[in-house]
Amino acid sequence: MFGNPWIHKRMMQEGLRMTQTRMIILDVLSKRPEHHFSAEEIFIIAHRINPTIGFATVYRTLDLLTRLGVIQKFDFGDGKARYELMMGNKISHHHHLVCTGCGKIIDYTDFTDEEKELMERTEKALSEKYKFKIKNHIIQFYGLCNDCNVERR
Amino acid sequence: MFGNPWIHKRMMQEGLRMTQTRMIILDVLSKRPEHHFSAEEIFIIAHRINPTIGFATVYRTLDLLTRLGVIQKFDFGDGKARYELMMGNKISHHHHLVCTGCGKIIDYTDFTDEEKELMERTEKALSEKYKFKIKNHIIQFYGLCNDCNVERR
DNA sequence: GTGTCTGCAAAGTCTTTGCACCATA
DNA sequence: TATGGTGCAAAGACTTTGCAGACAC
Repeated sequence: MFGNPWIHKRMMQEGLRMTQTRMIILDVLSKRPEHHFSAEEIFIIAHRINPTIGFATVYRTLDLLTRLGVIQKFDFGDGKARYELMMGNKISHHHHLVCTGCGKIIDYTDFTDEEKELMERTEKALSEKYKFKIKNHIIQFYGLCNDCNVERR
Repeated sequence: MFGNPWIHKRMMQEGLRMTQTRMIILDVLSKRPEHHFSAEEIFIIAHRINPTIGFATVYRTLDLLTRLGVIQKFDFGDGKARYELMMGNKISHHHHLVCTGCGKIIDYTDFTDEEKELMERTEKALSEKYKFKIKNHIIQFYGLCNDCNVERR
């Protein structure tokens, strides 16, 4: 079971409670930190662990965890949101290649040093110029994977 | 009226037709190239120009133009898609600061030279490494704008 | 003239909300 | 035990689809 003390503490500070359901959902996410879970996938797995868990709670929990910065929400253009744990993840800072043909998503961590340096400078300057408190950023490349590029009509 | 010959030609090549409705929608988008139109906003304006235009056609047209690469579709996390013309736009290559408090979106074009250089190298290397044909990329920063940061509860 | 496009309405998909009951701190 | 959390079902928001008639090439 997922028992990260940092998250628990974080919730207490906010007057929130660490419930069974929330632990199960965190557990599901932490078992495959590299996966891009849809709400439905999380629901299915969590529901297998505890069949009383409902869809609404999954959405409410994902929303809460996103607000707390524990997970990050993504949109890859297929109409449903995706979620990834932000910690306990070996490839924590990474970005995505999204195939617009089949929806395949590839994580990449290449060039993160240069990117990190550029992004830090950019964040700092944008924060000052636009009086904006930046929390995080996403970079996504869209295109066609090898399979879809070959069988292109 | 929007009469870009490049787009017209592009459609002909694909066996598509440049209809009144499509021209009106392109016209709406080209009048405010810096705006992040929702489908509803486009529908309302287009409908004012020609009240026979329906919502379904707006969605179908936006989908078509996105596939052709004439417009780009964005998701800023508020549950509805946004669209921007990719050409005839003075600030064509730009990225977004998204306020997670109020949904405000700021375009920025700063650091595009360094970013462009890094992105080009990254695209090239990723294409080779992952056998991926990259079409475009997005960078989005999420955070709080000045107003939302001040009145933070 | 023929194959594409359109409007309308209906259906589909993902997500949120209301409310009574339950459980954590 | 006081507040926050949960499950269920229903509603809500955005987007897609089927079909008959209309239109561009």
